[in-house]
This record gives sequence, C-alpha cells and structure tokens, in this order.
Amino acid sequence: MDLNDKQNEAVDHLYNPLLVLAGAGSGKTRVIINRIARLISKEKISPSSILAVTFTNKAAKELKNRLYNLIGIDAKFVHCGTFHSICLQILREFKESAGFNGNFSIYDTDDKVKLIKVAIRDLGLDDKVYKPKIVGNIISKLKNRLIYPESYEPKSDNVRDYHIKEIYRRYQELIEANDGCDFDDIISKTVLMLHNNEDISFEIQNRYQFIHVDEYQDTNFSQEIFIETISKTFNNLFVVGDEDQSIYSWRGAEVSNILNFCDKYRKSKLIRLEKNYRSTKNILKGANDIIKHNSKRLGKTLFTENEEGSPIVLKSYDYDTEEADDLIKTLNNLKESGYSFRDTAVLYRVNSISRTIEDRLRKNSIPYRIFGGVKFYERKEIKDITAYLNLLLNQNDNLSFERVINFPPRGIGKESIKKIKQFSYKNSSTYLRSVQDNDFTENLTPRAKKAVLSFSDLYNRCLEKMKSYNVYDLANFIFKESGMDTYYSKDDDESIERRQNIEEFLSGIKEYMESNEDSSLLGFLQSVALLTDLDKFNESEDSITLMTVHSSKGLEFKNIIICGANDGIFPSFRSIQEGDIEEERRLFYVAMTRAEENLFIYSYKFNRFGATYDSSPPSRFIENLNEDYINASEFNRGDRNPRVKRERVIVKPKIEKVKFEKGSWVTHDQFGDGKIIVVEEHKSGVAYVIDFEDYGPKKLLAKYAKLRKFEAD
DNA sequence: GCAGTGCTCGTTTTT
DNA sequence: CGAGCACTGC
Repeated sequence: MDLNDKQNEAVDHLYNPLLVLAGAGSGKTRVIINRIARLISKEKISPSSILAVTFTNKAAKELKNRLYNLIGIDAKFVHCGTFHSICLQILREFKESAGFNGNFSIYDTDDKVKLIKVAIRDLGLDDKVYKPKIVGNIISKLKNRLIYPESYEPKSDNVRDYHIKEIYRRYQELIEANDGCDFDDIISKTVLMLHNNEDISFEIQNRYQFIHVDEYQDTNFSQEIFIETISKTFNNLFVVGDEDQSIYSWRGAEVSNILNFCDKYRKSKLIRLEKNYRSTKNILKGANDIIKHNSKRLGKTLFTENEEGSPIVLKSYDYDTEEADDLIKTLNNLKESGYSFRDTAVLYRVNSISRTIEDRLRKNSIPYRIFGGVKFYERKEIKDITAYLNLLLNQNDNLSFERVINFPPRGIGKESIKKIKQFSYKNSSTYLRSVQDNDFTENLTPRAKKAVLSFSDLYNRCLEKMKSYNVYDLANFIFKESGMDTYYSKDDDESIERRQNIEEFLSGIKEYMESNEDSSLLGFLQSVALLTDLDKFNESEDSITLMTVHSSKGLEFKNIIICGANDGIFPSFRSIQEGDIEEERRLFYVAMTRAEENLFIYSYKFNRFGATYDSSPPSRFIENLNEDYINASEFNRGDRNPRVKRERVIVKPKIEKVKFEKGSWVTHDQFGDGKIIVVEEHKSGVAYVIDFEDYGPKKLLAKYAKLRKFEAD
C-alpha cells in the first residue's frame, strides 16, 4: 500500500524535529518505519545511529519486524526498544558512573513494596497509616520528576509529608545498599547520570543521532528529559503521538509534552494524520462524537474511506452475570457469521470485571487468553528462581537473599534470619557474606549451622556452575539442587500448577537464548525484569482476547466488545468524584477505536461493591453517541441520579511531647535496647535517634515507636 | 516452622 | 464477597 500525501510529507521530513499527530488507525507505525528506511536509503545514514523508542516490548518488536520486512538486514542494526530497555542498556554500560557497585538487580513493584515496608518499620511508623503501596506511588511520581530524597522538599509542612520524606530517604538507602534499582530508577538514574557526566552524555548523543519516539503523548517528565538530553546535539527528533490517546497521566505522563513540543524544539514542524485505515465509518463517527467533548486537545477529526459498516450495538443488563451470559451468545453468533475467535477482544476498565466473564467462557468451553491480573513473571515460583539468579550476580542483593535463604524450607527460621541481620549490621556486611563467615556460623546452634552451611554450599556450587553453564542449564540446576523440584513434586493442584509455570519459564529461557544475541545471565535477568504478559501474545492462537483498555493500546481487532460500560466503572468512581473525566473519555475513545468492523458496548445496572450492590446508569459517554449509527434495541438508558459521596477518613497522628532525655536508655519491641543519642523536635513531633545495641542507630518517631524505659533486670 | 484460622479491607489503570 | 495477611497454637 502506498503512503498518502500527509504520510509522505512526514516520511520526507529528514532533518530537524517533527511532531506527527497521528490519529487512531492512521498508520503511524508505517510512517516511522518508512522514515527510517528513507534515512538509510536516501541519506545513507548508518542504521546503528538510528534509535526508535516505544512504550511496550510488543510495540518495539513489531516495529523491528516490520522494518525488517521493508529494508532487510539493515534493520538489525537499528536500535529499537522501550524507554526502559534502552535506559537499562545505558545504565549497564556505565553502571559505576550511575552509582552502582557492580551488577545491579531490578526490583519490580512487589519488591519495592516489600522494601518500603521495611523502611516504614525501620522508622517505627505504622504501615496501616502509611500504606506501602500508596507511599510507593508517591515515590514513583517523585522519581518520575527526577526528585530524589535529598532534593525533595514537601510542599506543606504537615506530619504526613514529613514522614513520607523520611520513608523515601530510608527506602532509597536500602535499595542502594542492595545495588537494586526499581522501574523508575531505570529512567531517572540514567537521566541524572547523563547530566552528571558530560562525556558519557556526549557519547550517547553521538550514538543516537536520529531519534524516533512512538506514543509520545504518554511520556512523563523524566522520559521527556531523557529524550531532550540525548537529542541535544543533533536536534533530530521524530515523535509520533495522539493527545486523544493519552491514558497514562496517573503514571506521570504529561500531555503537555506533546502540546508544547513545537514551542520547545527549535525548527520544529507539525503534521497531522487524520485519515483512518482501520475502522468503519460508523465506528469512527461514534468515536469522534465522544472525543470532541474533551477540551485539552490540539484538535483533529478522523475520516475514513472504509465502508459504512454495522451500527454500534448498545446493550444493557441488570447484572454482570447476565451480561456475561449474553456475551457468550454474541461470541457464538460472531463465530457463526464466519469470524474466528482470535478476531474478537473483550475490553474492560478494571481487571476485576474479568472474573464473571472468564467463568462463563470456561463453562461454555470458549478458548480465551487473558492479560493482566496475576502476572506470570510476578508469580512466586518464577521470582524464587530469578532471586537465586540475581543473587549469583549481585551479592549485595539482600532482598533476593531473604527470598531464597529458606526457600524451599531448609531449617533457617526467623531466629536465624534475625541473627544474620544483626551480624551483617555489626560487621557492615551483606547477608550473603555473613552466612559465609566462620565467625558467624561458629556461634549458631548445631542444627542451624548445618542448615546455613548447606545453603552456602548450594550457593558455591551454583557459582561454580555459572562459569560453564548457560542460563537454561543454570536455572535447571537451581531448580533441582535447591530442592524446589522435590518441594513441588506433590500431587495437589497448587504444586502441579507451580511446576508447570516453572517448566514454562524454563522453556522461555531456551527461547530467549535462541532469539537474543546477548544470552548472558545478566542480559537475561534484565530483559526478563521488563517482560509483561502482553509479551506472550501469540497471534496465531485461535482464542478470544480479554484485557483492560489500557493494555489494548496500539492493538486492533475486527470485533471489540466493551464490558461494564457503566458510570462508576467507566468512567471510574474516582474520576467522577474528582470531577475530571477527560482521561476516562480518552480511554473510552481508545477502546472504541480498537475496532475494525463491529463494536459492542455493554453495561449493567447493579454493580457489586464488596458485599453490597450499587445501582448505576450506563456510562455517560454513551449519551454522546448519535442515533444514526447505533442499534439500541436492547438498551435501557436508566436513571441518572447523583450518587452518594463516600467519605474518606485520613488518620492524623497526634503530636507528642519529649518523653525521654538524650542519653537515656530505652527498649523497643523490635529492635531491643538502645541509647538515645539525638532528640529532635519537629513541627510534626518528636523524633529520636537511638543507637540500638543490635541494630545500630535508627531514627524513630516518638508517636509511633512504642518505646519503654529501659530497666536492667 | 508450619498450617489453620480469623480478620480486614478493598476497586483503577502498568513499564 | 473473597483475597491476602497477621496471628496463634501445635
């Protein structure tokens, strides 16, 4: 297929920055690959000086494949990757400059939450008041804005913000001591490293002279600064995006990046792609009628030369179970009219919706695959194996150590682990080095000593094998030798499932080694850390696809069924309360524009919330659809009453007076005895720095730390 | 050290 | 309502 005029204009723009505002289904990927092809063929640009950045691995892979089909072998040398994978490569190459002691481990959201919990407890705070997950989100947002603890000044001086700052500080201390790196660090540490090292920055700028960014509307502050930094010298930036599809502001994405692009980059130009190749006229009309109600837009109206198509089908039900039953009928009808199962995707706003649907699909033996929910790579058994692998490369990784020291159980219980921590603290050593230290093992009970020695022995044997084994053999060795093999050899459902997952993981490693040039352990661990379920998407499998609207971004299906399109779900409760539903509307728009031929929008009246049912009208977005192109014969508008607001209770800690003097001895439930070395009075309350005998100095806040006066017995 | 029990609390969305 | 978590009792 040839390019249209606008697409050609974009592709021919070879120097200076360009923003391509590409509507849904307007062929943006095609524009990117053709532009890259033209740079190579016409301008004789070396493929290896070209960079293309995407948000998902899937998009990167697709870009690379299509480029390969267009230009052949040269495609191999073009750098294609996600923000995270590109930055990770840079971090790995310049790890010392980025502040790591050596190899570093990547911590996922789970690990992060765990570590934040430790930080909260170290400070003597209550993790019910400071929920680790919420604090994690706050820290995420700060890192996305390149704010690390030392430069963080909370806007207000309330207690909560002060505590959060302390938790952040402690968390960062812990993660850095482990040579760990969370998802946000991958970007932010790269950017800061480039800013602090001009020579490296210059090297990177030279490496990537022609830069392409896909889904530019979803870049956050740190990502934008990354792009700005590496494009500084050559000022050759080609970004593609659609402000109407910006759906990640909750993750820090800033639409302003795309809105202000032309003001920011000198000599830049803007081109709009408004011709849609994907959807029928009816679907596009519906999508346009919805998105036009948004105010934050650069504005564009999509058109298509495709057929009129079938009307958009609206249906409403009383309960989600009825919706699911009818969904089965629809799926069977589609099948009968000649569609394969793989042509249809069911989309929803929140993962929890999938339960009922999955249940019905299973009962009716309709093949489906689901994305999201419990993620494969976050499963316990998978993470246990990667923790062993991580620990082999990064001996400072105490978090991985804690995961595997007693798994499978080998008789190293709470008490022994406590001793390991104490010993490590006293000798400022890592957990791993402690258990390998004779001075430590000598003082254990015979039983514990034996267990610890057997772990050390296991570790050393793995280390030895690492020299000659490839990743697959090494992982297999760990699976067998650690005892996981026998541990999961039982016949119950759980063991069987976990075993299967491990086998799938192992065969995944094989596949990885065959398809990647860098088949080192480090390379594997770093790429596996960035994998998501979506990366297992297999197009040839004939099954229905279930996923959230967020994960459907960039995909297209002949038939789309949107389930749970009610007020309170889509748009979400939160967005209605906060009075900002523009992003929800964009999300709805994304959902609709995934469809090529048939679009169904379902809603139900009674929504289960915990043990109770709430009634809610169909999504307000549906009201913007015009009768000309909808089929609403089975649709009931319902009533649109204002909803009752839920009150949120914020726990405010009380401020306490100084109870203990400097120099006095106190006892803490967790840390034992210690001497107060500093007393601080903040606006937010009293903090003590206590030098614990077994744990060293910790800063605790008086109102949370249950401190007792030390009494010699 | 582990299994079993009772309790709490939740609902966005993800690299 | 049900998952996940902390606590308790062997």
